[in-house]
Amino acid sequence: MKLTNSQEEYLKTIYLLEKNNKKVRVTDIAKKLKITKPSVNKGINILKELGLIIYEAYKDILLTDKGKELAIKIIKRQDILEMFLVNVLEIERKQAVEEAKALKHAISEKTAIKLNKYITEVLNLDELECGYDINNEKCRNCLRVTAKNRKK
Amino acid sequence: MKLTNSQEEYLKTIYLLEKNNKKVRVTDIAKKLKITKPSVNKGINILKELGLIIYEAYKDILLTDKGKELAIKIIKRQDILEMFLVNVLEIERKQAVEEAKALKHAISEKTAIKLNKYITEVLNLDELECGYDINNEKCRNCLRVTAKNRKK
DNA sequence: GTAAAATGTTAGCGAAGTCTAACAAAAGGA
DNA sequence: TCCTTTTGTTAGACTTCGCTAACATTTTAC
Repeated sequence: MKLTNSQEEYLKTIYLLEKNNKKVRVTDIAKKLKITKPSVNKGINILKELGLIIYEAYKDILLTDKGKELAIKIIKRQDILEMFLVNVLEIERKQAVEEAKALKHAISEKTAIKLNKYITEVLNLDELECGYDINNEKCRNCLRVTAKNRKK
Repeated sequence: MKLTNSQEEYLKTIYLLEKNNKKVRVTDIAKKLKITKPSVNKGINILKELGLIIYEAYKDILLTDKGKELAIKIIKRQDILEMFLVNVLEIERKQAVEEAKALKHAISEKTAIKLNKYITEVLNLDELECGYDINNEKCRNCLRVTAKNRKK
């Protein structure tokens, strides 16, 4: 399933909000993505049609299993890119986050996996030898490891 | 000046066609990009408004200096990405070309330069020590250097 | 319990970028 | 030349994704 960049942003945002707040509402997404509520309304209705969320007017937004699975893949792709930009190219974090966000939609799943493998090798990070896993807190912490802290 | 992905594709295509054929026509672009002539017509009229090309109805398409300069930057970004995907991540060329095409619009000029520097170092390519230059045939040839041929 | 505030939806606009159908202009061949 | 083919343009449709304005619903606070 190939989403647009905008749809990926919605899905990603819903997943991340769900992880913190439990309840995800139109306004939460709008604030996070800095767009208007009507735009979000339109966006989530498309996600609903695609079977990625469960949504009834005026109710909370919930990810389906399919939606959650996709959201994780999207976030993973972005995280890998961010890790590469920060720890390999040594780009300032804030800039890296912005670029990773844009790049994530253009990179394929396969390439993201290869990039992850490459980073792990080149940075010699034991913590990532398990294979990056979004649900593994240890792995998520790896993203915060800077180039300076890597094992030599 | 920030172009859309589509506009970048048009500009890139015009530059590459101009380099070979001299005369660039709507049909040439349409064939290259595999889209219809009316779409190209619309697209180039936007480029014209942006001052990137000179175009009179039914006449040939010519890049302005500004257009040429931008086209070179776009192609350079894509080439660097392609080089990285092929020679560092060892992704099959055809796939790499496609992904580089998509990624080029998301990567910043600054990051592309850092990536270029990184590739040069990691692959230990003397040929690129001059700094990548689209107009330098030697540099363009570097793109064809496979990981296997690199100096160790 | 009701009024105000917060939240959500609908309608309609505009830009970009694709398309098809129809028409216009230019180029080439006999 | 003039007729056909190639090339280019115009008009209009559709999609995505933003927006504003207006309206509807829900929640909160008193």
